[in-house]
Amino acid sequence: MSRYCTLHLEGDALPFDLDRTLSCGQVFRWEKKGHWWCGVLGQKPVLIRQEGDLLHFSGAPEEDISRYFDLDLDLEEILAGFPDDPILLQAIDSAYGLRIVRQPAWECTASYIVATFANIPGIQTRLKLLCERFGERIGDGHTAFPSPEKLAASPLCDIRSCRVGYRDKYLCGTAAILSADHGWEERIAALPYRDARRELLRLPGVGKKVADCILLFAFHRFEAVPVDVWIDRIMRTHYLEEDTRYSYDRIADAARQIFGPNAGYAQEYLFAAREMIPDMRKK
DNA sequence: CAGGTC
DNA sequence: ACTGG
Repeated sequence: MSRYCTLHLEGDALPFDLDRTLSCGQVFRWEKKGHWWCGVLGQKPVLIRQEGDLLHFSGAPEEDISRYFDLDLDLEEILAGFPDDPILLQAIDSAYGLRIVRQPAWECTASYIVATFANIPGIQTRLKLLCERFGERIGDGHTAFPSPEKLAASPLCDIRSCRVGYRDKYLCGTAAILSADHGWEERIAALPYRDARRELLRLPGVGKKVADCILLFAFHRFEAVPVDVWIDRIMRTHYLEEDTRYSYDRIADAARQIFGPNAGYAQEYLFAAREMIPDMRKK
């Protein structure tokens, strides 16, 4: 491991909370060992820890760290731009400093395909198995995320052996399409939100929720609002009508209407605080 | 029962 | 439908 560097957090880089950012369930491959978070950035193992407004790290240049954690984003302004409602304010307070990281697009896509209808520990196990089975060794016992080419060329039974169940064919199918489609990231990035989502929806295993996760977490389209069971419940309980069923887009549109153009960020804070937000059953 | 999709 | 915390 290379030498350690320290980044002094100031200006737009504040607020920033590394623990909340890496443990909120947006990324699945970081592991905390003692004070240090261990993960992979690009193709390199990285160690990182926060001490107040100091960010200590090794294994990657400062520019990569700053870009990954989106430290040039004026998060304070985004949070200040949200409406003044008690539920969201409580969520912001409890997860203050959480930043949406810039996930590599393929890793994000593959992760959320295998994440459907599963819980977070299960997702972590699956991704670890996939990385060990198909990822390139990059030293220190770390592996890079498996390339789409590698997964596209692997038998379904090998993929399924990583406990992904029926999602094996989605993962393999999407890997095949994307590995043959050089430039897909640039194309998605250049499209307006609706068109970008329509494009992603053509991938097997990618529905509206997964597509919105990809757009929010990899492409930083903050108008993308992934609506999972938790967000559905929170929106119906506190912002819509509890006993009514709403379509996916109806809830996402309501979120954009209520929270504005950065509704995706509001979604992430509500998700992070999901356990603390009152459930309708408890009322 | 868990951050849905076909 | 898989799968396991």
